Amino acid sequence: MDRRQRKTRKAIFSAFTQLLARKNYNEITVQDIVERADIGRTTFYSHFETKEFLLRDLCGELFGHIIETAMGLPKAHYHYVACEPTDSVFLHLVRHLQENDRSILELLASPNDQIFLGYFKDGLVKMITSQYAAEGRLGKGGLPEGFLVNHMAASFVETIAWWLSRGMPESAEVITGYFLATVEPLL
Amino acid sequence: MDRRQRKTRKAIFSAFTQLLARKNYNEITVQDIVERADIGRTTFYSHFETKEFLLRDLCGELFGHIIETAMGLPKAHYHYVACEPTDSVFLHLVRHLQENDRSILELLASPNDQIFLGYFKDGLVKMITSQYAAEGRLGKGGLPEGFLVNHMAASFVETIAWWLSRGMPESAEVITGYFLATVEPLL
DNA sequence: TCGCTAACGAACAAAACGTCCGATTTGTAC
DNA sequence: GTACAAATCGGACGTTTTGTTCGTTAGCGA
Repeated sequence: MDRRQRKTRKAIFSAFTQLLARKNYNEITVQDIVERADIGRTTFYSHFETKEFLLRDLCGELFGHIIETAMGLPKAHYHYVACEPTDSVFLHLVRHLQENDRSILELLASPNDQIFLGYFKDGLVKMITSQYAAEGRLGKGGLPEGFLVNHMAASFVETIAWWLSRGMPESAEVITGYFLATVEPLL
Repeated sequence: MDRRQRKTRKAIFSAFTQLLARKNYNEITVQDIVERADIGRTTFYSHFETKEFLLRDLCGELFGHIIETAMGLPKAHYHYVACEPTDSVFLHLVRHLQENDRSILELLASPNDQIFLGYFKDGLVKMITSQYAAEGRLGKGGLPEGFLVNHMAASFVETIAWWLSRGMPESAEVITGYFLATVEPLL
């Protein structure tokens, strides 16, 4: 990809992220984006068909990265889900958010949190399906596997959202412990 | 309220609901609404300041009704959350959705499901807070009360969403049982 | 019946959309 | 370094939506 394209794309993502952090998605116009990104209107449309495509691509990059990182962890981190949060892949995810991806945290706590929590959950469903379900570790409680996978992903996302909504007073270990406490009895 | 006002308001809600059932909220214009409702453009704006206010009012009526019905149930239905779904207030909610509020189900399974699931969850948080937390029944698992309330509401909403997404193959009793299984160990 | 007011519809300016094109700048390959 | 390719720019465009104004018509309720 051309350096000019990379630069423009980055400027658009940056501007869009800044706007999303404090304004409703619906109220953000292409005008706002190109002004803040300081690019020509035509240029925007040569990169993204619509605002929706921009959102899709942005989320793909943000969550694609974090989920792939998690899925690339050694298998050991996936084994003992429960009891001690230490080394759980979910603790890694929380730490990753806290340390590396502050922009994701901003978005997950923004007026547009629903959108991003949804994307986050979708990524988690993929991760959980491939890492847990494949090992046959689910379904011990008489609940269907699909239900459990969905429940785990949703519960993690909700835990993060609850944590963020109050300003993250708990440590990563504690909040991971809360989450694990909700799913451990089901596995 | 004037009969004319009631009629107009009803027509707007009806048109909006129909549109929401098959089109993204963002893509629905005031133009679409007034055309389908067959009312004058001016009339719409005399009833609702913006599309957002219309959404707020609609959700208030839909979920206000269902939540208030649930909160008006005899206290007995709130006591034994777990084990047998029979007579649980959550089973009542599921049945209510299934039998009386098909339009809510349509919206909860529409392209705009996130919006309505969010409103639904907010209502549930209120209900759970007033009915359970007041009795001091929460927090047995060492988890904070606020966390548990949020988790219960979110888990119920996610269960309903999962159920709807596959066409509601399970009975109301079974799906309520799934939900109760996720929260029972925490109480 | 009569007064009040909701609904109508035409028209309006302002803003955003998405697209065109010609000119200019900037990467990249040679 | 040069030359070609392509990305960006910026102005302009027709269209659509928005939210408002105003005079008229129609219907409700006392």
